[in-house]
Amino acid sequence: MTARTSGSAPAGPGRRDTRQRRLLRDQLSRQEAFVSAQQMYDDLRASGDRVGLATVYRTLQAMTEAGELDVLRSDDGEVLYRQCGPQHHHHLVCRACGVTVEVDGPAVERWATTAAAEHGFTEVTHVVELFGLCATCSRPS
Amino acid sequence: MTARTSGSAPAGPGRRDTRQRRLLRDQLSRQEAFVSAQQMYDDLRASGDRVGLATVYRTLQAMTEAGELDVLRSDDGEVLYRQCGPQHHHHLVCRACGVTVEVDGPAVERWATTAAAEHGFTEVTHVVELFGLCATCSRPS
DNA sequence: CTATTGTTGAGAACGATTCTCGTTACAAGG
DNA sequence: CCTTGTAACGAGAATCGTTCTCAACAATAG
Repeated sequence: MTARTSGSAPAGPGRRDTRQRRLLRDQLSRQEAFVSAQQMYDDLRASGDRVGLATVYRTLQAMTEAGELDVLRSDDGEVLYRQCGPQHHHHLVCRACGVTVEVDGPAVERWATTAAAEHGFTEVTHVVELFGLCATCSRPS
Repeated sequence: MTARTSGSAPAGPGRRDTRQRRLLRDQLSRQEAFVSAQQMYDDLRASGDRVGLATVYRTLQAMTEAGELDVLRSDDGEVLYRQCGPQHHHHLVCRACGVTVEVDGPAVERWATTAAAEHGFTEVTHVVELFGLCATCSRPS
């Protein structure tokens, strides 16, 4: 018998510091917009870094479960990820370039709770996202 | 040459009254909850009605474009449809049984418009959905 | 250094949705 | 009614994003 016997460090899954995870974390912290797993994969390959597609999916998923990323689903079904602040907030996303602004809306939170209660619903969560054209993309030519 | 010559009835695509379309329309009008194309397909087969899967997808899509259905995407990526009122509104959906209540929220609309404007965004649309447990599903045993 | 065990990655498997294309059947005209 | 043009169907193939499998690998404790 070795390790695992002396009950000191939990040492469970998801805590090893690997090259792949570093690459993904770095790239995410440089991103302004929401990006898909496929995009991250392509971008990494483009910059010469070799990471398996499965690893990209796995890592992104793990980070999401760990609360490090926010998730969004694009109209065509792709799952998009983005590194966000820890407090509860919503997103204002540019349809054209993807740039995202975090916005909060106390009014919305209150409305959601009230509306749900009025109909006898409990354990309510809400999805609120805004889409539009950012200042830059709004400008004509 | 026949038809199409005397410019009277537009008679374009999407207006033929077929058995399949009637079946789908009927089933949707009986539904309280959001349902997926696959579910509709299974339910139809279960009741002995034979309709192709592709037709279910096509019809549901067409009805959505015609503004007859509201669309929602489940957590696991399936697209869900539901016959809804024509005015703008949001949904309060039961996570357990799927029952849905239409709710409106003037406060939310205002907030969305304001928040977007503050950041210079234009042509803004929003997605606002509430999920929870309906009164029935909330009850213990 | 060595053993342990979380990680990785290539490719297969999946599941929802879309496409292809020969067949079917509305519905307007004769 | 019957003929026709063509919209609509439907079975199966093709896409596409995502997940699974499993043998090879590598971070890390002792």
